[in-house]
Amino acid sequence: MAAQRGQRNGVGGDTPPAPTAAEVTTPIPRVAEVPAARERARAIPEAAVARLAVYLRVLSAMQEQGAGTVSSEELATAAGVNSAKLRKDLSYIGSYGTRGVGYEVAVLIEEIERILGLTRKHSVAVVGIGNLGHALANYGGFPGRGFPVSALFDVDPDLVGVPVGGLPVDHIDDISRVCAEREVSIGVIATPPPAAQTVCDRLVEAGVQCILNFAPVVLQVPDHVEVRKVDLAVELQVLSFHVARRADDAAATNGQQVNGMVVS
Amino acid sequence: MAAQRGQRNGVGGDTPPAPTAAEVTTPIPRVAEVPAARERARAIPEAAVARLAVYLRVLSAMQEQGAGTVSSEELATAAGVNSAKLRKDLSYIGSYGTRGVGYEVAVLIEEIERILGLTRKHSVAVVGIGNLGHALANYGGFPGRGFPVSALFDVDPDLVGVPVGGLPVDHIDDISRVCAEREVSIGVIATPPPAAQTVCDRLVEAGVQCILNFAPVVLQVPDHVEVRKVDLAVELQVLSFHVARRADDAAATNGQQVNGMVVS
DNA sequence: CTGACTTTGTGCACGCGTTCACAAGCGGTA
DNA sequence: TACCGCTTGTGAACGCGTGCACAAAGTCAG
Ligand SMILES: NC(=O)c1ccc[n+]([C@@H]2O[C@H](COP(=O)([O-])OP(=O)(O)OC[C@H]3O[C@@H](n4cnc5c(N)ncnc54)[C@H](O)[C@@H]3O)[C@@H](O)[C@H]2O)c1
Ligand SMILES: NC(=O)c1ccc[n+]([C@@H]2O[C@H](COP(=O)([O-])OP(=O)(O)OC[C@H]3O[C@@H](n4cnc5c(N)ncnc54)[C@H](O)[C@@H]3O)[C@@H](O)[C@H]2O)c1
Repeated sequence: MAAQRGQRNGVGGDTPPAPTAAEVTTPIPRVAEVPAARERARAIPEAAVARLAVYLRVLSAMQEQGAGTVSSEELATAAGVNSAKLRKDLSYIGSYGTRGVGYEVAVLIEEIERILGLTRKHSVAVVGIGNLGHALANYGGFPGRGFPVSALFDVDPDLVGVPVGGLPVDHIDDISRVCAEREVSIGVIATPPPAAQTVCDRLVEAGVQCILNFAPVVLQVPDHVEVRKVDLAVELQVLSFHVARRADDAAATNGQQVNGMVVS
Repeated sequence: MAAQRGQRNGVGGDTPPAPTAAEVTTPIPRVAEVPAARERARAIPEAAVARLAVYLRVLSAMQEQGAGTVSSEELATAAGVNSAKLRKDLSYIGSYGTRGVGYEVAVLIEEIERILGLTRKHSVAVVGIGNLGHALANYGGFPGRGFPVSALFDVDPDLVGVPVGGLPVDHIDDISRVCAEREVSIGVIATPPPAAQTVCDRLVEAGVQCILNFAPVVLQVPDHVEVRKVDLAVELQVLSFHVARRADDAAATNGQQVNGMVVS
């Protein structure tokens, strides 16, 4: 169990569980370890980064509608957050607003794109061209946003060579070569759960440092690889929890319950 | 703009931004408003709920492999969290472990399922049977986990009546009737962005109280409706941010940078 | 029955993220 | 130029979630 770590995704923060190896160097309470250099704007909370992406989308929509400036209040409402949080989020990337006026839409778009690293294109590889893989490959929303899908992989010989969304499927065994050739920086795993870890290892071996995982599996990756997961079953179960909570609440306020079980 | 609220999803907590109407009742600092009754086990953090769903999946896998008991350490490792967090999470739902031994897998599964409301089936309706809708409808993982997909809707007349994943597509105009008949409790939105809000409103009108949204749009819903969103573009952009951060770090430690721009 | 060992459950402290509240700053107006 | 109103940017407080560390509680060997 050399390098194992929880995925960064989902709700709530996920601070590094502990030093991966060399448990405790000295029993001194950890002070500021970073040498204060290279400490730039690195302190953006992950939650804020995710919201910046949302702001960016809203701003793009506003720009298409011809808006020149926005106030934090407007933008916040459109993005579904309160204005204080929005301003704090924007303050992480700098001061690009004009007091008494608001923000220039174009400027804000540019700065957020810069922070998110969207000035560079990020080639995406999809592994596992089944139900979900097909949907992803056919989806037009990624290339348009700077994430061209430039490689597809599957193990099924019937699929290899077949074009999906205009791009022919490569065999999984060629993953290293193809990823290198096409400078893939993000790998998307859409294989069945049992294959996910193997595919992940291959992606890492191929030099891919960012992975988006759709398989309901906890992936083990080295520290330098970033994993985010999308787990639809978890999403549904969280919703289910809220249904149950609601039902309980209703029962409790009506006094209609026996030993914790709702009586209909 | 009567009832508008941010989506509950993604990273970080999202406490109710403010009383929806009737801004301040009294200028007294809010004390414990809940009458202390119906205060049961309601205090489970959303982040913990999401993790419970993960534990449940891991436990199911363990049970299939014939495991009878697990320690918090084992389960935590398998789920990608540290054991303290896991025990804390489990403590929210009660004390079902045996000190010195661990947890009975079967008991834990049962209790988590009870808390998540999985003892009841939750019928799911998918709206928008395009690329993504097809994948969702064909996916076998939901029915097996207590989430039968029991209704499909689209506006395209060519699709209506066509069976997808063994279930014929209904017209969106029949949504209220069909949802009522089949007791749909969760709606999944997989339409193009412009249609999402309308579809959402129709789902709410049809009595659906939980919505999973794939369209990159901030939905406006009444307070009693729970929305979670899955935004793949945001996921990719967060990954992109980490790529950029990494590149910056590398450049900074090498001293290879000019005015904030990396020189290759 | 006793004692040693194992693992749970949790009180507490810390840190991060959210929210509040207001000074600072800018444009418009007289 | 001086004033006024509006909006940004942020210091500080608050609250929540995480992680630590240990007492409580159980098992098992002898
Ligand atoms: N389809 C959905 O809507 C949906 C929803 C939630 C989660 N998921 C998850 O997404 C993943 C994919 O789902 P799906 O419905 O597309 O499954 P699928 O069975 O339709 O497709 C899986 C594809 O992966 C390929 N594959 C298998 N092993 C491989 C390997 N080692 N290397 C490369 N390719 C390999 C298969 O040939 C197949 O084409 C699963 O883990 C599933 O649990 C899917
Ligand atoms: N396909 C993907 O991989 C992917 C990835 C990320 C996000 N998304 C998002 O998911 C959504 C669906 O994507 P897609 O690729 O499946 O799109 P799609 O165009 O393939 O399918 C959309 C479907 O919705 C139907 N529709 C349109 N208006 C409707 C209405 N008012 N009521 C009911 N149905 C209606 C259309 O007839 C079509 O069948 C989009 O919002 C997209 O941004 C998709």
